[in-house]
Amino acid sequence: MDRRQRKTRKAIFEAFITLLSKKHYNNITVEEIINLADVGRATFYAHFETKDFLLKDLCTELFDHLFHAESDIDGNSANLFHCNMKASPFLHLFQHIQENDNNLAKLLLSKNNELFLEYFKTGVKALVIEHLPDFKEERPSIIPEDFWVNHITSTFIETLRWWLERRMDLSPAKINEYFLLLV
Amino acid sequence: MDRRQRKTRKAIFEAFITLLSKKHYNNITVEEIINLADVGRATFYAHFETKDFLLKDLCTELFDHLFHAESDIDGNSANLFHCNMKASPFLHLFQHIQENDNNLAKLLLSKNNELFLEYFKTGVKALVIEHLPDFKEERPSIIPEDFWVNHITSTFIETLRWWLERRMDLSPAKINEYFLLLV
DNA sequence: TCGTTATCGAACATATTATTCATTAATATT
DNA sequence: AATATTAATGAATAATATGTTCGATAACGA
Repeated sequence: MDRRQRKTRKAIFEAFITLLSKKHYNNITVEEIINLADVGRATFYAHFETKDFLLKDLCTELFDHLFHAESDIDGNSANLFHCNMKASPFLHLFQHIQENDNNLAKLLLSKNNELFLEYFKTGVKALVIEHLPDFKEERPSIIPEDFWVNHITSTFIETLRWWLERRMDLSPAKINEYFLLLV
Repeated sequence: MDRRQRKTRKAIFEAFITLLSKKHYNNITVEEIINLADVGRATFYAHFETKDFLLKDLCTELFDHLFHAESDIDGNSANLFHCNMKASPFLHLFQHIQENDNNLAKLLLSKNNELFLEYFKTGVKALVIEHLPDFKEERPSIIPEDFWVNHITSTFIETLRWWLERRMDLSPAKINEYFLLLV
């Protein structure tokens, strides 16, 4: 990809994130975005069909990075699904968000959090399904499996949200403990 | 209130609900609403300042009705907070939604469900706090109280959502049992 | 019946979105 | 370093949506 494209794309994303952390998605105009990003109107529309597509692309970028992040330590293409910490992929998520992902934390805390939690949920759900055997002892036998998956997923999301609202004042280990206690 | 006002207000709400069950809030125009409701543009703005206020008023109407509903049987002003079924206000909610509230079920199932779940959550949370002592045995002692309240509330919401997605094919008693099993 | 009030409808101002195109500048390739 | 390619610019423009105004008309309550 052309460096100019990378630059404008990045500038637009950053402007968009800044605005999203301050005001509601519906009240953000393309005018504001291009002013803050300092790019021409035509340039914006060369990159993104509409504001909705911009949001979609931003989500893809954020969550691809989160769920398919390369390991920082070694060169292995280890992601959250196949990381060393088999037993606690959720702890890994808490840690990652606290340490590396200011943007994600900011957006998940903003007025627009529903927008991102929806996308986020898809990734978490896959993670839950992957690690379902770990929870089999806690699962009451009458409960249908998809209901159970949904419960664990949304309990994780709500735990994360609560943690973020408290400015992450508990350690990732502690909040992960709380989460595991609930399910 | 003037009968004409009641009529247009109702017409607008109904048109709005119909549109909300078909497409996303952001993509609904005032033009569409007034065409479907068959009222003049000026009339719409005489009733609602903006589309956002229309949404807010609709939510108030829906949830006031749900959480402060008069008892159908006798003349007492019993609502969900002070109903006979002290032990199972959540069962009452499941029943009410299945039997009386097609609109609410429709909206909580639509693409716009986040919009309504947010409002809904406020009411459910109050209900949870009211009945917190009922859950005190299940609560792990380390867990902070507000975290616990949030957990029960969102577990209820997610249970309801899952039930609605399954077209409410389980009885209110059964789904209430599932819910109680989770917390 | 009569005074009041809501609705109508069409026009209007404003704001926002999305497109177009000729010009300029940055980039990759050789 | 020269060249062909591609992206960004900015200003103009069409299209769409929002919100307001006002005189005329019809429905309402008392």
